[in-house]
Amino acid sequence: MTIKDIARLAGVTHSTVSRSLNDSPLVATETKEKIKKLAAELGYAPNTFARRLVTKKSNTLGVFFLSRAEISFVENFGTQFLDGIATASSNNGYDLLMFTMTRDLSNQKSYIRLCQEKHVEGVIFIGMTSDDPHLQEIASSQIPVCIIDFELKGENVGFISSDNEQGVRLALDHLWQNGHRSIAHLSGPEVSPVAMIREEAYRKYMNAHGLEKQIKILRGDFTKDSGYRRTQEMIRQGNLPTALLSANDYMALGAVKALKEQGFKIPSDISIIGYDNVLAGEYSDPGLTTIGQNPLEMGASAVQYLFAKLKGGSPAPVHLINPNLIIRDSVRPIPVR
Amino acid sequence: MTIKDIARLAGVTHSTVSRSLNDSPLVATETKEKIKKLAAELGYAPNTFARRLVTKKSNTLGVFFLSRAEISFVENFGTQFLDGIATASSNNGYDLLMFTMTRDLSNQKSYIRLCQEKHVEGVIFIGMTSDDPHLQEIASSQIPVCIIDFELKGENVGFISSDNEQGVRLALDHLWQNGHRSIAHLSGPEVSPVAMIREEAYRKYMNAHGLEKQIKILRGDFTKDSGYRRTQEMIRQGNLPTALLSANDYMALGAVKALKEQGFKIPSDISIIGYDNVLAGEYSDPGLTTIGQNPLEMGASAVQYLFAKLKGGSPAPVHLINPNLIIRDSVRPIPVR
DNA sequence: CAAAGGCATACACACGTGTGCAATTGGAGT
DNA sequence: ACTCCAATTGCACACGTGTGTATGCCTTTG
Repeated sequence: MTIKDIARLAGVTHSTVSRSLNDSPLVATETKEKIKKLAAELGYAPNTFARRLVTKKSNTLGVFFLSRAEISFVENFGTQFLDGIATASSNNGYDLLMFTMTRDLSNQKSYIRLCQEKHVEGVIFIGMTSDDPHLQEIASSQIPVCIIDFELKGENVGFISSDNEQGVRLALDHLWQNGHRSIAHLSGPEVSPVAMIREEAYRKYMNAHGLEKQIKILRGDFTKDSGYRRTQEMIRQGNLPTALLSANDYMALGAVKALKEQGFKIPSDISIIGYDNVLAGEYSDPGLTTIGQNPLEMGASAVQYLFAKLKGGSPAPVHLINPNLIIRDSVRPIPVR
Repeated sequence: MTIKDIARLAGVTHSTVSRSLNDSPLVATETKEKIKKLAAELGYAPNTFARRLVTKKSNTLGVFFLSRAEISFVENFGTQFLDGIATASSNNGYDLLMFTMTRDLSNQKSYIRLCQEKHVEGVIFIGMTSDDPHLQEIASSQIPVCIIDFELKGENVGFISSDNEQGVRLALDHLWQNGHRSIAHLSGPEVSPVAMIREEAYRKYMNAHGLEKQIKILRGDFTKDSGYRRTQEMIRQGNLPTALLSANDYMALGAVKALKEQGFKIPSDISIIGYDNVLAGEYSDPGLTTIGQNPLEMGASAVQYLFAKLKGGSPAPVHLINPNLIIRDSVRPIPVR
């Protein structure tokens, strides 16, 4: 079923059919209607390959993603993020091509090359690591790129992230409103940009609320085990805070374990807030109050950025998505002195 | 950069170039070599659209997946599964097109229609629900289909699943070898095929080992809460088993909670094994011993099935993937009486 | 030495769609 | 009635690749 078949049945040439289906003003309204109706009846669908060959437009986006990374974002929200991307692009009539990256990055094909071969108009990266040799190359190319939670410079690259400063503010507001004034922060490693942003936001908030002297940083590395140990050390030193804000959920779960082992009850003895809204926090005991990122929305935003670029616009190079507070059972109100 | 450009530079026609690059025996070995070398130097890559237009072969697979389903498989292993699919298809030179399904299934486009329009040669479904009106239609079509963890009949449909019977056997062997004889089973809802397979495997194993009288089924519904309640009831009734095999990790975590609340220690008082190897089990306390499915391998198998079909073969319609036992800290050896 | 046969390459068309330009038609204006 | 213009449709070519068939050349053989 091609436009030529339709042309024959309608008694016109294929050019007229082509123009009709593309709503060209060059064809009479009545014949246009007739042909459209006929095409619909016949269940005609254009051959995308032929069309793309001549128009030189692929209407396709690409996603590179590395699932085997030890990156909590991909591990936990990968599917939701992909869902956000896929629905957004399909809503705009774009196809979505999926690529995976091999763990050993050196001998893999250049991204640019792959994009050119597959005729991808724009591309999204999830789960990138900084040791990737091909990343900078595509970042400085003409191809619009959107990257998630990973800083990358370039004329045509967009950066999507959760608004970490706001997330920390949400968490601390929640603690503040529940009467907490003595709040420690279980932070991530200094090499992690995300950890530093969250830590800085914590400092800022504490200063702004006259709690400079309460500032206390425990330096973890995002693993459950590091949360466990830093908390043990804090307990040993005595003078516990009334609340603990962790830079991610896994460290928070480690802290919970350490505290429970020493006979502390949560949240009656100490309140805890995590970050990320990982599934493990939902199923832990007590249910972990936490900050949720919105992976679906992040995915959709990434696609929006690319479309804006493709249309020749100049979208903001960084786009922060609002996180939200998820209240479970690990925070309890205390009377303000 | 097209074959015509290469042809001009090599002083031949584009036909010769085309045949050379496709290793046709019709062209002399030396000119073939010359042209291949030239193409490599120029960084030539064929235009896939032109090629597909004429060959009528798309070299593309499709994945439909529903991430917003309350299906633990997708939620937990979606990215790994997709990774398995994507790498397997890219290794075979196939592109992978991703589609998402909307939550409201009625007014969405028919799958067949979509496959035809996008020229997909074969398609994989993840996270299907039985109320999907378009599913049976594509199952009885000519398009090769592979579906995961969801029974579907059809001439051209393959079914990939973890080998649940073997998984249960692995778990029970582990308990048996650790001296456990009194083992209860926290099962899933009767409407779930997977739950019934696991329950049947449990019964079979117990009978085979002369433990008919120890058989005890707690009927849950795969939620943490149901595991919690059934376990509470069991505790109230007295005579606890020495071990509990849960049909999934979430119910196991519920059981852990109920037992801890009543002062039981795990694993010293009672051993617990979960199923699925969900992240929450890794981060729970104690770490949950469980049965892991192998999503990467499952994804690869799905692709293998489709390729076999596309080559005209008759691959087995059901393919069971070996699970594996993941030992953590929720099982403890007891002396055999 | 000439004819036959095989091998290597060129020629030409096809795939389905889009589009610039020519051709045709009809109507309006003088 | 003739001209001119606008509206509509047809013609022809292009996109890049693959392939059946014709052509030309060289080798072999009687």
